[in-house]
Amino acid sequence: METKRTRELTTTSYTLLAQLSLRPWSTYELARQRVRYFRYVWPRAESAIYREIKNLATEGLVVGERHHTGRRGRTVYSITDAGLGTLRDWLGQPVSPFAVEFEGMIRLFAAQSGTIDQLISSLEQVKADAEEMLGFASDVKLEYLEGRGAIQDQVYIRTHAIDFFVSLLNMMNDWADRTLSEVQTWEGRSIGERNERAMDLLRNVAVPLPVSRGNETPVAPERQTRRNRR
Amino acid sequence: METKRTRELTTTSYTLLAQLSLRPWSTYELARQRVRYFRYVWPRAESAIYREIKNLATEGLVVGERHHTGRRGRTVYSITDAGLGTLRDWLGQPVSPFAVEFEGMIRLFAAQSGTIDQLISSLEQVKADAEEMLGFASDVKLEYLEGRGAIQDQVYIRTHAIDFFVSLLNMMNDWADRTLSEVQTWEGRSIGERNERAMDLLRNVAVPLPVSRGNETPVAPERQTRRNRR
DNA sequence: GGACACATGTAACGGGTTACATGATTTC
DNA sequence: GAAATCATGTAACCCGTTACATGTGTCC
Repeated sequence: METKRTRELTTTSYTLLAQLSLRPWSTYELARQRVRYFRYVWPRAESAIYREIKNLATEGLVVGERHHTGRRGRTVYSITDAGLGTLRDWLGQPVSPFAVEFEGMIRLFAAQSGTIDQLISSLEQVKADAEEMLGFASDVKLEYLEGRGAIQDQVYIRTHAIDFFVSLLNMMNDWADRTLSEVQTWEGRSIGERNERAMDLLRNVAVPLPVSRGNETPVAPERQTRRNRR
Repeated sequence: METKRTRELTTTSYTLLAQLSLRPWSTYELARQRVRYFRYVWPRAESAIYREIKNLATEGLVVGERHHTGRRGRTVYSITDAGLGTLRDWLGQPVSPFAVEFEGMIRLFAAQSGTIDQLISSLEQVKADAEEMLGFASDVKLEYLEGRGAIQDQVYIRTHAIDFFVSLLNMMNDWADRTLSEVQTWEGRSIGERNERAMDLLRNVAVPLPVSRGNETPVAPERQTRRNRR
């Protein structure tokens, strides 16, 4: 079967193949449920999904079955054998490193150009965001605990996703708390005083196993980093 | 002073203004040092920096002074008053929520289509990435502890950046360890057995203060989410 | 029977990416 | 004095974005 692959698939493509590997979905479901599964590990706009699924169909990795409700169309997609094969191949290839986009940290970096209150407010927003997301995580957790998860037979996998997510949010929250309580001492202290105190804090930042200091330690194994991040 | 602002600035623009608010840099330095400051909280390709700084110059937010070394040009940029004002304004505006891109999690999601060994390998790569980045964090930490940080007078700010970064990496590492040790028990267990065990684990995932369950709790304050994530 | 949310997309712009190119400086 | 590395960019494609458009149930 000559799959005339021309373009490289993106990670976004694979999220779709991954979803379709579980069962067929309509485009709308795909976009909706995507939020639950990937919003926080691979966030993308809905319209990107609508476009990408069409590309996958053109390439024969998925097939769409057309239905109608009155005059409005509706396509239900399933993964093909070729699609499943492509997905399997991908699972054996190098993983691109995780990445974070954290605007709050840029506010902190530029804090000297603004006021302390502005920084405090920024950090409080970070906390608020984390708490909101924790609410979502909590919903998903309950959903599965009560046996009404959208893919309940995958609890053994989803559990680790929820674990990750909750750990991330707790970490964020704790960091923001620590930082906030420091920032609140800034008022009335000179930069010099702040710096002196910071050196103490910095010494206590726990970096485990100083792997890279021994400098005859082997270099990290060479592998493709980051294939495509857009 | 009529700043004829036409386009909206992106967060990437503000990272440049933030850097330039500390002191003038040549384009190359800007791109190089950027790696140290923003690589892990706002990762962008170098060429984006080269282009963006020109845009900022056109808009009068920065000024470039042209130098020469032989026949090769070299531009040193400084922030203007207008630029500083723009940066200040931004510091008072809503922060866009943090976001994560974590391909490893997608491998996990699709694990059923692959082999257990593939999944284990993916998780080990996640750990390797985290450890490599920890090495970097450790370098930066030492740099500041020894007083040779590139912006040593900012320790009181950078300390919290390093704290964040190390916390993130430790969290990643711990999660990958927990998950790995579970995945290693999968072999020889049925999906049903895995699911049963997972329900126990899931129950133990610690979601603090169930804020969103009481459902008469106030809705999170309305504010612009995510202005621009590209 | 009008409003509103749900369902299903398309259009167009631009930021982000990879790939390439060329001049200086250091290394051996 | 050739090779590698540092320094300084440009070109072009394309993914991801925001904005818009239209059909369809359902609430009151």
